[in-house]
Amino acid sequence: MLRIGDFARRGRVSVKALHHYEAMGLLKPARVDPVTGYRFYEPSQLGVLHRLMVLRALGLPLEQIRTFLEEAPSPAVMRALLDERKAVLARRIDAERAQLAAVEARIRHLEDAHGPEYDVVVRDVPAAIVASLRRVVPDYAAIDHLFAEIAAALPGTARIAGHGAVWHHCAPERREIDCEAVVVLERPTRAPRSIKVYQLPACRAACVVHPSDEDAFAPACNAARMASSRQRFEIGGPMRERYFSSVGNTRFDLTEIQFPLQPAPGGVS
Amino acid sequence: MLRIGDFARRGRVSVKALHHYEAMGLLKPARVDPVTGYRFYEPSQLGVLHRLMVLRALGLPLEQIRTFLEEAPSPAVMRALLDERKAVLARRIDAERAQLAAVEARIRHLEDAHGPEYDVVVRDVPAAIVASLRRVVPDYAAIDHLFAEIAAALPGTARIAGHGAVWHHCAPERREIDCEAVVVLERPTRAPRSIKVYQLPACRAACVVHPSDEDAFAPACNAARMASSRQRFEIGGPMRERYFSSVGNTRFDLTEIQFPLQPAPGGVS
DNA sequence: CTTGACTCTCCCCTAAGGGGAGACGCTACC
DNA sequence: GGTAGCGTCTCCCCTTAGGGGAGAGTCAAG
Repeated sequence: MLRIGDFARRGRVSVKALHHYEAMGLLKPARVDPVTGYRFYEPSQLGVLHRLMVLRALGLPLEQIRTFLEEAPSPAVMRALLDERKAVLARRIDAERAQLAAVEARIRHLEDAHGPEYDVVVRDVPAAIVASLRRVVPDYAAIDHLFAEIAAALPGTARIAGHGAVWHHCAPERREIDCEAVVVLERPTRAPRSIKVYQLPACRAACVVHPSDEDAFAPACNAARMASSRQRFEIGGPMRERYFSSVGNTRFDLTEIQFPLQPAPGGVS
Repeated sequence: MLRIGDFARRGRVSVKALHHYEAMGLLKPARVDPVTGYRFYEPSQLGVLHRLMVLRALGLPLEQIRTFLEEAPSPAVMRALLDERKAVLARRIDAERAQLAAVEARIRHLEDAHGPEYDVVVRDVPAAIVASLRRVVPDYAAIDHLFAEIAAALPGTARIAGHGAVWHHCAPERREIDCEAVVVLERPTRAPRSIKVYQLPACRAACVVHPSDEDAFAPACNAARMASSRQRFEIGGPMRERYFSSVGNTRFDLTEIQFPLQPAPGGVS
């Protein structure tokens, strides 16, 4: 029989956390003194705490962990939960990596009087649920109308995680730009027929972030192309963009360009 | 003069968010009708909203963004804030990547009746503030006492972000294991002389996660060594471990092994 | 005048606990 | 027996960036 402080020290966890786990029904003390309210734990309960900590270290929410602890779920259920957790983590890492690239681009932008360099990074862009609208428009500024249309069509309950675009075919001189505005959603949502909600597939891509002015676009593009050919990749799909911030006309302040890649035979794993 | 809904649509932001920004003093409406309380915005305020969204897209907290908006900070201050943000992001990405590896290891563990494979991934492990205790101990189980000593010595205000170890020299047959137990801290803290608080340097490392039983350790180690030599890296420092969950004796359930690397001349960037 | 869309303020909610206040319990020491 | 110093109890508020909703008032069109 251990008092809560000793139990917490042995389990390398805080007393507050134990209180919290009890309140959530995850780990009840073996005995509670009815007079003083003191909690007492059996050393054997360290095992339960152990499993709890393992699952928490995977980032699972406590609500789910409770189902793991009270009734051992079937491997299939467990597998499903872990797969979902994996997908969430992959998306979050991708978003944070892009954000990191944006911060770095900002830092370079801050101290470059002498012309920017672009950091091209090859990474796996995970799949994403998007609401999209594809159309052939006469000029680049027109993509803003597509965003406006999507925004007007989405229900108020839609959770928007970001904005981007897929450039299918660009012939600005002929005023034919086949582009697709995509609004990244946190989860699927209903939308009118005009808006296509689907899963934009994952891909490996050469990514580079640049400040969104016209002068920066071309060199950033070239940098990405050169870097991917240097690493013996081949471009395997239409260019995508991801916009950081999304207000004003088309004046997004930071843009990430993504060139989907097909690994060449000699590619590095 | 736009009503809040129109302003929100143009800025691709929710009405609730605009309310929130006003409450935090970030973006006040140009005029508020004293009778009805209706907010009215000038189209020119889209520029301010724009800057706000850009900074928010970098993940900066709104409190900091306020200082950016009301008095344009010196480039040095801005640089410092961005550098800090970059460091935080790098640490978080690293932690989540390790967590992802742990989830994947779990999934493999779940469905492998036929012997595990190990995914070795080379990545940059960022620097971390740690409280450490290094000692030559006679057996592996003794590292647990080191953790207990650190836990007893740290003040209650210390924020613990994880547990790990650095294995400086292992000669178990001579009962001489030179190991260092490290408790990763979210921020520096005071500690008695016996505990060393310092910054464990960043490194590029070959990382692999395995279920923490004795059988899994050796093959995981070998997989990491082989993968790093295959990619023409050389091991450049003592092996580190990171423990997921940390209760019980030395029975941690998932462990990540990290071999610090020195890039060989032919290494891939 | 009515209807529907818009807007207001106010309140509660998020995940996993941290921090603290005020009161009480336990043990050691004088 | 008294008391000093911890340890523990419950209760309440706090963290991010807003989301959801209730109930009431406002605006423009038919």
